[in-house]
This record gives sequence, structure tokens and C-alpha cells, in this order.
Amino acid sequence: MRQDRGYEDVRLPLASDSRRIHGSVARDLGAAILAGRYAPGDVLPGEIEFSEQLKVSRTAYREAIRILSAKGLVESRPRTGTRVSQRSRWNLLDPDILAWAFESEPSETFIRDLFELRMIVEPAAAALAAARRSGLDIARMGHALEEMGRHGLTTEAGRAADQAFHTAILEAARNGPLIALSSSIAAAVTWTTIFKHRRQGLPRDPMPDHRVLYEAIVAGDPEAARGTMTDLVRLALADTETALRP
Amino acid sequence: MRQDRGYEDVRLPLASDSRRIHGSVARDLGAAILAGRYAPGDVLPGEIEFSEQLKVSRTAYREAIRILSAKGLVESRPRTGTRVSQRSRWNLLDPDILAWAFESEPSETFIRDLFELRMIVEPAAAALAAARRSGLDIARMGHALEEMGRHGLTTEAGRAADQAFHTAILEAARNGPLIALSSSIAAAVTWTTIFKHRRQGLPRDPMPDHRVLYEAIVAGDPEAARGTMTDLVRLALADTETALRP
DNA sequence: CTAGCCTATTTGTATGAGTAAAGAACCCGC
DNA sequence: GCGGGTTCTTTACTCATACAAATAGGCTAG
Repeated sequence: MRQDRGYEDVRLPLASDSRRIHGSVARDLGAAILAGRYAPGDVLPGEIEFSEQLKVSRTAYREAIRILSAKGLVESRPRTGTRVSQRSRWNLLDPDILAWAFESEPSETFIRDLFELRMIVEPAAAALAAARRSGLDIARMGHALEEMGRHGLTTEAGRAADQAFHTAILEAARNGPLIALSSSIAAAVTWTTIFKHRRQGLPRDPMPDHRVLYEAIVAGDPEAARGTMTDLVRLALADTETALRP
Repeated sequence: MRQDRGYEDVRLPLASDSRRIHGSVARDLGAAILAGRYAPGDVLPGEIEFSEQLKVSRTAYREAIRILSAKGLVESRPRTGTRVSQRSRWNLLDPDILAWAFESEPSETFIRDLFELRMIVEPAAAALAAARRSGLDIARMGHALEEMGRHGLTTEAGRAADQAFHTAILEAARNGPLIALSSSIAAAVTWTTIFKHRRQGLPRDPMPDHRVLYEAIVAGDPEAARGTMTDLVRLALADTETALRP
């Protein structure tokens, strides 16, 4: 028997709907801003000019700008035009923004910052998850672990399972705002692995760590879960550090 | 001598630009969704019908929907229409979403969740801040403390200063994604105070706690800062709990 | 009963005209 | 000269309309 309920809204972390024109324009501009091609304070060309330049209608262009504006990347006012906002206004935890940030390789400090966040959030989340997890949560984690083991982290499916494992833990913590952080965490998780592989092969098999963590959560032992997760993230950070600073 | 640099982009947490029509439509619909007037899975009326009903052009309405879509509240596809997304897709850490959530009084569980997040994030942030704070950071915190002391938490200015104090700490932690959480934290901070007052007056003067925390950060003692912040948030949570459960 | 086409419905895109807001330049009285 | 109000001009914002694309669900042939 398959347990499909609850998975129905799981999709790849593809940036929203880049199929539509407004979506792809937003993605392109957003990625350009994240990559630094437009700096905070810069004024974009006027609507008519820029939309013509991009070969799209003003309607589509404006909708793209609304998207960026909703994520805090730009602000537009009559007479002044549309300008890139200060970094402090950017919604760095927005899933799309993260995806755009990782489109062109992000700065090392950004990756470090994400790991710092993981180090803060995930151990606490693991502790909460150990206290609150349901049978369904456990099933999901178990399934993700299995998939990880089967495919290995060299495959796309394996990395997805890794993400799913960490996401399941955050969801088991039963905290809405915390779940909203899962996309950020997931981004960091994926890039850990990618970096590790880029720097030739796995320095270490991550499966044992994950299994111990899983057992702690199944056993309902918050402090064990916290400690194990701390170790897990610390090791991942260490691996990433060596990959970053060769 | 005043230190104005760096404050130039500080504004009230008013939901973006509700002056423009697309902005106010987005605010209204967003607040309605957050308040539960539209439930996840519900399909909104068609563009033409709904925009006429709201007495705005289809263009403005569509731009509003793009904003909501960018924040994960809705998803729209041809033929199917626009429907409210699953809660797990909502970007609960988005500043606008938080503002909308607090427009109609939010659920108790949501407030508890925010406090849980504070409890996780702020002590760690305080520790980092103690290690990394600059002179400017200290000046800001000091200024905010002064204002808090002068106006007291019964005034709008005093509450703003309280928020500013906590925001300054997060900024001193020198971590972009963490700073993006400041709006969430700030929301929780404000509502603590409002709840406490609703439940007759201050149960306790919060200034001493804040001063001790400030000293720890000035002294550059991470563990002291972490401990003090933990106490501070725990007390705030306790106060809020008693206000929630009368 | 199934695979594949059809079509009706809904959002998406394009275009053009007119409105409102917000700096900047200007004018005027002092 | 100089401050304060006024006009001016640029820009985004709003509106209306037409057409294109996508797709869910029915229809039809096999």
C-alpha cells in the first residue's frame, strides 16, 4: 500500500512557473540581481524601454517586476523609476530567491551563512521532531533514508531523498514558520553534497549519521536527536569548508 | 553628533505599498486568506468576474495575484483558475505575510510557533552578535535601549525601540539569512507586549533583562549573551502564555 | 474500455490611451 | 539673494480591449 496522501504537493524546487513569460523574466532579472549584475541602488531602465529590450510586452514585464518587488528585491515609484533595494530588504529565505542565488554560484559567505543557520535551526528542530513526530513522519523519514541508501548521493534521486529526510524532520517539528525555513535548509543540504563531490568523491559515508539521527527521533529522545543532528551538520559544514577553501 | 547613515531605509513595517491599487488588493486578499476566509484548495472566482466585483481593472487584479503567488499563497493555471495553495507552501516568514496575519488577530498556535522560533534563533544570534558586534552595532543597541527606557513599552515609540534593539542584535550577528528573520522576530516581540498589556499592565519591568543582555554583548561574551537572551525570551513567552490562557 | 483528438474555458500576452504621483525647475514676493 | 509655493515633466500606474496559449474534460473512433 502506498501512502500518497501528503505528497501530492511535493514538486521539484524549480523556480515557480518559469514557463510563463512573466515568470522567466522575473527569474532572469532576479538571478541577475542576486549575481550582482544589478547592484542595490541601481535604477532599471524605464518600463517601455526595458520591456522592448527584453522583447516582451509591458504587461508581462510589469508582472515580473511585481514578483521581484514582492520578494523585496526592487522598489518602484513614479518619477523615480524602479530601483534595486538594499540587501537588508531582500527576502533571503524565499525559495525562489535561494534558487536564483544558486543559479550562478553563490558567494562563499552566503553558503557559510546558510550553514550557520542550519547549525542553529536543525538541531532544535530535530529535538522538537523527536518529541512530536507521528507515525506518518517516521514513515516518511524511513522512506527517505531507504531511498538515500539505495541511490547514493551521487544521483539526483539520492540528493532529493536527502532533502526529503531533512524536510520531513522540520515538518515533524510541527511549527509553521519553521517549515517555511525548509527550502533554505534544503538548498544548503544540496549544495553541501555538490561541493563535496566537486572536491573529488565523498570524504565520508553520511548514511550512518543519518541512521543514528533517525533512530533517536524514532525513540522519541529529543536530546539525543539534538546532539546527533549537531554532529551531522557540523561534519557537513567541515566537509563543505574543505571544499570551499582548497 | 547623530549617526544617520544606515537608518535611511528604516520604515514602519507597513505592508509594502498599499497606496497603489494592486498593492491594496493584494493586501486585502492576502489578509483574507491568512484569516481563513479563503481556505487552501479553494478556487477564486475568474479574473474578469472577481476584478469587476472588486471594482478594479483586470490588469491591477492580475498584478495583485502575482504578488500573492510570489509569496506562495496562491497558484494559478489556465483552465483550472487560481486557487489557494496548501499552507505548507505559504511563505510564513515573509514580512508582508506576517503583517497580514496580524491584521486579524492570529491564532494562538501561530503565536506560540513564532515564540518557539524566537527561542531557537535569538539566543544563538545573541551569541554571534557578542562575538562580532561593531561599534556601530553597540551604538544602535544603546540608543534603542535608551529610547525604550525613556518612552516605556506603553507607547508606540517604546515598542518600536524594543523591536529596534532586537533587530540590531540580529544585524550584529552578520548573517544575511538571519537578518531576513528579523521581521518575524519583530512581529513576535511586538505582540508579546501588546498581549501583556491587554492582560492588565506589565507583569514585570523588562528593562533590567535587556540591560544585562546589552552588557553581555558589549563585553563580547557569547555564552553570557546566549544565556541572557534565553532567559529574556523564556520570560516573554511565559508572560504571553498567561495572557493567551486566561 | 482505451487512446487520442476536440473544444470550451480560463489564464496569459500584447497594445494603446489616459491618470496620478513625485522630483525638479521655476517664479515670485520679500 | 533667498525661502516658499507653483508649475512642469518624467515615470510608473490604471484601464480597456483584443488575441494567444494551455489544459481539463468530454467525445469519438477503434
